[in-house]
Amino acid sequence: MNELKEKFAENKTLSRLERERFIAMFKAMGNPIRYEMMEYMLKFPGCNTTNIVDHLPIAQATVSQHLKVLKEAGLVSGEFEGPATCYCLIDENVKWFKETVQKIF
Amino acid sequence: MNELKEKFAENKTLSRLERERFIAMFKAMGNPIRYEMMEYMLKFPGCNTTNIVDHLPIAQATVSQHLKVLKEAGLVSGEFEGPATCYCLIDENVKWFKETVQKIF
DNA sequence: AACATTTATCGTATATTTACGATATATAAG
DNA sequence: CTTATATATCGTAAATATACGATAAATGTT
Repeated sequence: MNELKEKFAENKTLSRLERERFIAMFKAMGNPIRYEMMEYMLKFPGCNTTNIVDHLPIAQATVSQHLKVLKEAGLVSGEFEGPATCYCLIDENVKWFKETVQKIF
Repeated sequence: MNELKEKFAENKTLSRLERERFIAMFKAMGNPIRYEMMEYMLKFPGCNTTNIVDHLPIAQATVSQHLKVLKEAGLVSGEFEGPATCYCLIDENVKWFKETVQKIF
């Protein structure tokens, strides 16, 4: 591996957009309800909103709002599956987050 | 290896307090100013409040408030060093956070 | 002891987040 | 086409976070 490639490999800096996304991910997961949602989706990939609502002590409207935050942070995807919306972690982005945590700190 | 031992070995569960601290760390780092502070302390371990104030576009009172959040999350320590307070990341806890991120997701 | 420097805390204004019920939207079933 | 089910969005109230200036507290210096 040449020097440039090495430097690239150990690159500890993020672009402005990457940095913003990274911080948004921290913020999204820094709420107990949303953290619980992440755990739930990890455990039950493809669960729908009703499943999540049933699992949490808050109203459906609030769940939907929290899901939006997780989606906007790029952590979660929601896809129409029949009448319901099926939610999953976006593995690629969770992986990026994990790698970036290791890289930065 | 029986099921219980397996579960223990790959232990993915946190105690209530660990979980709360984990979420508090996410929340603490999920703010652009505090994220910047973390980066700064990583780069300049042992910097004092004045250094941090000079580096940021916000008032000293606000910096102090943000430092308190980082301290309460267990990410940062402040120790009297002569007339100033010297701030550092708490390496042990940052390490725990990194390990826990890998473990949980 | 008086003063200067550094940091924390108080009081407060404003912004953002969180939560809810009501309602809109979108799809599936009858 | 109407109805039932699932989800998102709107409006809004309450809680929390963010920011500041003023001031207190703590330490080093003269």
